[in-house]
Amino acid sequence: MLPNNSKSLVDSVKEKGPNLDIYRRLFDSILEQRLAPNTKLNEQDLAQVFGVSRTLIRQSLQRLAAEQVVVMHKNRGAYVAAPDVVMAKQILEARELIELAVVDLACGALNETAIEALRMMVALEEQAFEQGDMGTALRRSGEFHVRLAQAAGNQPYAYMLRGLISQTSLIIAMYGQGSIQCARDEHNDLIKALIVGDKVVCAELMRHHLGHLRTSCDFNRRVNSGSLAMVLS
Amino acid sequence: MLPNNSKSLVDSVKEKGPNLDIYRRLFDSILEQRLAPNTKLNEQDLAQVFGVSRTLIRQSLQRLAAEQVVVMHKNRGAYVAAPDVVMAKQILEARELIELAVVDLACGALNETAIEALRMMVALEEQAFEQGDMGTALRRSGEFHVRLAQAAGNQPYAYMLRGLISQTSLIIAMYGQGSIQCARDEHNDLIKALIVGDKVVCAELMRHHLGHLRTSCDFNRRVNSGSLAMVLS
DNA sequence: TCAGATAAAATTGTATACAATAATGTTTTA
DNA sequence: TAAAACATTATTGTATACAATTTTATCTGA
Repeated sequence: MLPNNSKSLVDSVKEKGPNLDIYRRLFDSILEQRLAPNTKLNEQDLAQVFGVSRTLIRQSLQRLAAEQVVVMHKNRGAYVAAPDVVMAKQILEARELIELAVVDLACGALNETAIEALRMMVALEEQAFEQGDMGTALRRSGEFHVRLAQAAGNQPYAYMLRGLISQTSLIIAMYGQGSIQCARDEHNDLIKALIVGDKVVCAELMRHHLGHLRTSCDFNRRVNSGSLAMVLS
Repeated sequence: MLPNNSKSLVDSVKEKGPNLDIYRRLFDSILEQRLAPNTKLNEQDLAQVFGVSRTLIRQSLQRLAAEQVVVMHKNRGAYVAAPDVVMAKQILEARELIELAVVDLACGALNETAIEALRMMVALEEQAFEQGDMGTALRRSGEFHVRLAQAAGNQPYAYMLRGLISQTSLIIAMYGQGSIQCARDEHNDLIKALIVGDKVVCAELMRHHLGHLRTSCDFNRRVNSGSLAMVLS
C-alpha cells in the first residue's frame, strides 16, 4: 500500500552485520537510504528479520519517532519520515545556525587527536564513495559533522546536529539531485581551515558547504509526503 | 537508595488531573520540580500510580530518556536527569544561540493571533506565580519560550528549544538560587519589543533575560550528579 | 564485629497472549 | 455493475508471564 521501492523491507535492513543493536541498524538503514521516506515499517516483519519479539522493535521505532526519523500514526503503524518542502528548508536553516556555532567553537581549538579523528572520518567517507557505496558515504558524511560538533565540545550542539543531519538524509532522499557527494573534498578543506584558525574563513567554508547541499536539492519536485506517488516513479 | 526528597514519588505525580497521558504528566512533574534530579523512577510504582501496566510506563520513560530528561541505566532503572556543571553551561550556551535566532525570526513578524497567545501565556505564568505555585510558573515560563519559537515559524528551533528548556528546569532545580521568577516581567517587555520590531533591541532583551537565568545559578554548589548527596541536605 | 559468601527479594528486560483497531475481501442489494 | 454492509484478516496497543540482573537481607567464619 505505501511505497516500498526496489528493495524489500527485509533486504534493506538485514544486509548488515548481525550484532549491532536494532535501533542503530534501523537508523543507519534510513540514513543510508536503504529505507526510503514513507516506507512502512511493519513490526512483525522487522521482528522476524531481527529475530526478536515485537517488544524490542517497538522500542526502536518509538525512539526513532522521538527523533523524528520515523513518524507513527496511532493504530496505523510507523513510516519513515518524509519532511515536506517547508520543513526541509527550516531544517537546513537550523542546521546552518548550529554548524556555524560549531565551527566558531572549533576554529583553532581542536587538539591533535580530534583532528586525526576527523581526517579518519573523511577517509572512511571517501573509501565508501570510491567503492560505490553511496549510502554509507552519505551517512559518514553526516557523521563527520557530528564528530566535529563533539570535538567542538558542546554536547547539545552535537545532539541537536545529529537530529538535523538525520533529517538532512531524508531531505536528500526526497529532493536530492545527483551531484551531492561531489562536494566531499570540502570536508578536508574545512579541517585545514579549522587548524589555521581564521573564524571568518571557517564560517565561509561551512556556509558554502551547506549551500552546496541546498543547491543540490530541487524543492519543486513533487514528493507528496502523503503516500502513493513513490510507487509510480 | 537514591534521593527522594520531601514528597514521595507517588505524591509528586498523581496530584494532577487524571486523563492527561502518562508521558506528559511525568514530563510536567519533572519540569515543575515535583520530581527532583536523581530521583529514581520505579516502574512498578508508577504503573500502580497511573493504573496501567509497566508497558506504558516504560514507553514514557524511554521517550523521556530520548529527550534526556531522564537517564536510564541498564538493568538499574530510570532516574531524573541531573546535568553537571559543564553540561549546564553548554545547555545555556546552546539555548542562547537558539533563542537569539528565534527572536531574529520573530522580530516584527508576529501576527495578532500569535501575540495574543503569547500574552495569554504570560498571564497564565503570572497567575501561577501569584498563587504561589512556583512549579507551574516555572513550567509555563518555559512554555512561553517554546510558544515564541513556534510563532517564529521554524519547527526545528521550537523542537530543539523545548529540549533545552527542559534541561534548564533541571539546571534550576540543581543550581538555582531563589530569585529566578522575579524576571518574569521581561516576557512582557520582550513581547513589546517584538511588536516594535527592532532586532537589536530584541536580541539585547533576550540576552539580558537569559543572563538573569545564568546569574541566578550558583555553579559552585556541589550537586554531585552521582547519587547520594541530596539525601543529606 | 566485620568481611565475604550465600540466599532471598525486588527490579528490570524480553517474550508472549490477548484486546482493539484498521485494512482487506466478500457478499448482498439496488 | 457499483456501492454499501458485513465478515475476515492483518496490524497495532496493552497486559501479563517469565527470564535475567541487581539489590537487599541473612548467614558464616575468621
